[in-house]
Amino acid sequence: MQGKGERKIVSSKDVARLAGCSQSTVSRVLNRPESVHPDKRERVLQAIEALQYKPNMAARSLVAKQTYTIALISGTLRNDFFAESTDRIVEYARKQGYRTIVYFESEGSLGDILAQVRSYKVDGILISCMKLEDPHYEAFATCGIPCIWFNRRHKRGGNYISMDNITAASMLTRHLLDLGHRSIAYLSGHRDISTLDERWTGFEAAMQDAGVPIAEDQVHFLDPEDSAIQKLTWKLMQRLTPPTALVCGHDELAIVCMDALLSMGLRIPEDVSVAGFDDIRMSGHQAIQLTSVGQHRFDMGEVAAEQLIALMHAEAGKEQSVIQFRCKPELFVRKSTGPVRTEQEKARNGRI
Amino acid sequence: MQGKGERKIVSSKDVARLAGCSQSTVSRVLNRPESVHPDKRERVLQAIEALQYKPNMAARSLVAKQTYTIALISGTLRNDFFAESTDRIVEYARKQGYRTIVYFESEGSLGDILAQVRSYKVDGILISCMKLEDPHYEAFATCGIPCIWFNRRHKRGGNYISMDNITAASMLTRHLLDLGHRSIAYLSGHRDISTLDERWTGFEAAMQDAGVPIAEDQVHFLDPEDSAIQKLTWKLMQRLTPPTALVCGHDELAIVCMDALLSMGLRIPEDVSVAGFDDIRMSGHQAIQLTSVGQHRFDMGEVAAEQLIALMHAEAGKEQSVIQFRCKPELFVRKSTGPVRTEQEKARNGRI
DNA sequence: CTGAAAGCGCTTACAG
DNA sequence: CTGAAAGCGCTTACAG
Repeated sequence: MQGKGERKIVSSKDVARLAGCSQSTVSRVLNRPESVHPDKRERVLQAIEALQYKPNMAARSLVAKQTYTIALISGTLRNDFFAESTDRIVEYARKQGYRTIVYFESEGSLGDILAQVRSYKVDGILISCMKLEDPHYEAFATCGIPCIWFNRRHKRGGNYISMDNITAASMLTRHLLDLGHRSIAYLSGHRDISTLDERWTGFEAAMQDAGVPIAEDQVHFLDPEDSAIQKLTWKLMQRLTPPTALVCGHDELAIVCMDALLSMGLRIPEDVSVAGFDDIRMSGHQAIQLTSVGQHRFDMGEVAAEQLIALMHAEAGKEQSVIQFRCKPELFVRKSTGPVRTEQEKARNGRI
Repeated sequence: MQGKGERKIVSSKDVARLAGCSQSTVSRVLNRPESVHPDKRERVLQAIEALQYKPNMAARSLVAKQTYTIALISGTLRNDFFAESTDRIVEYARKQGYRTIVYFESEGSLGDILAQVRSYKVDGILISCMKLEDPHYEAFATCGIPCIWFNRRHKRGGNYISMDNITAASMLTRHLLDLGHRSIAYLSGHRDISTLDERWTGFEAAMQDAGVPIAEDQVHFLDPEDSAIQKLTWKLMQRLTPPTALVCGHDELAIVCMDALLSMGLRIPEDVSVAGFDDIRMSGHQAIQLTSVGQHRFDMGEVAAEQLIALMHAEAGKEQSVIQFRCKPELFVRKSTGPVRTEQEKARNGRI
């Protein structure tokens, strides 16, 4: 009753029969065509075409060295940074003849993901979402599959590509200090992630360099959920002496924060300046105009994919060199940051 | 020199040896535990734990009926609608014990994707990006794997879940007409996609009902690329009699459009109203406030995943019933749309 | 309830 | 350059 649905899958045996050769030869035509006599090769190719034969990847992975598949383990798509990098990586890999299996960190522990990845025998792994001290680092590093960490580093190092987040944070903080801000609040996800840890470090250093004290109640590391961010923003801005600028650990968070500020009737940057990290696409939108520091025209994801593929090919040959890239950050000054206004200053001074 | 990297993968044979039973029994413990004697089952489970055994999925798919894997073939993540639905689907499927392999339409023709999906033997397929007349429809419909189309339909029907886009477009158009707009431009991606085709149909019908003519030069179906959208927006708004409102085929496009309008120095909605479809997350942002029609609190992707899993289970049993859902659209009126202003009206009337 | 055997579709030494 | 054979790790009738 199922009709065509029941049709048998064409196997390399069928191709061999039609081409009048052995299954081994069909396999060779697919994997090392130059090792097969041209005439025979041609006949096999014709049989493949005639039968619309597609090799069964599951069977192939069971036995082969190469799968032409890379695994991408990505942070949540709710952060546009990951949506953008996933998009770029999949596209880049495809052009190089690789397919990408995307896993999301929400899909379970990295341990489970590694188990899956191993059983499917991918050729390489790209990880954008490992925590600074994740215990699974070792398992990945020694699993025998080339791995590259990008965006977030692990404390053990390994092959990674990330932005120089310390410098990035210093640049951003410097920018706010130059605009006259002295009361700067800091909102971020937790520091168990290298990017956020480094950004905080850079912020702290820049403030210290400038001799500007950081009030403890201006600094918040929180679960990056919309409602928590909004509540915190309200709380901060309703103080008697609200901060004149907000540094957010990443743009996605900054944009939620802006939403909260606008809903309070505050103007950006007249009442408060806002700045973030990553320079996601939306930050450049005319209605958002978020000042941000990121690595423009140097997509980390794509670079990571490029390096991974190089590593996969090198693997065959000589010894490995460790790949460690630090992308230089670039500051994009937009309208969300502006000079401290006289009223703000006056209000503050009046109270001090 | 590779150390642990070279360690042999633990197989079910190893587990069997340790537990003192056959490989078949190990397999049964994994697949139909109730068919194994409790004592023996316990010993196998312990061996699995001790060896940290993880079944090899590639081998399993080669032979098994079930893979606990579903394939999602999604539109580009550059459209936030797809990022949101992918996120939800992966999460929902995971909770139901299924993993999701995500393919993006950019990864090649749907034919190639189907070949891959078939060779990995997924249990079900979710497709959000098929064109109205895509020739691969048949291949999917008859491949023997349960499929559900969501968001976009194929003209042949099949199992689908989509918004009632005709009604959605009528509601949106009605809203603009009620605000007094008579010169409404329509910007959309090409109509080879059911959602866009239906939205246009609904718009046309609502305009006709209201007796408002649609000027041909106000209607544009274009490649939804940022630069093309911007150029078109500029062209439209620089006319002697620019439209007073813009209907965009989807929110992502509308947001790019707003970017262009703002960069021209136009105010929304004072100078021009903008409206879209999908109600993506950003549309609700205070800085965007895009009036949109979508299916709130009724995530299509999640419903599709739910229906697919039900279908996969039903498959085993009796005959199939076709699944066809039309989600009711909801109109979210926000600040991007407002009444035609007197100056606009006057300007237009003066010229007529 | 359990095991031995066959087989899923492929690739890779091993002989020729 | 080519084929027969073994095997990747699993599951599923088939006997017991």
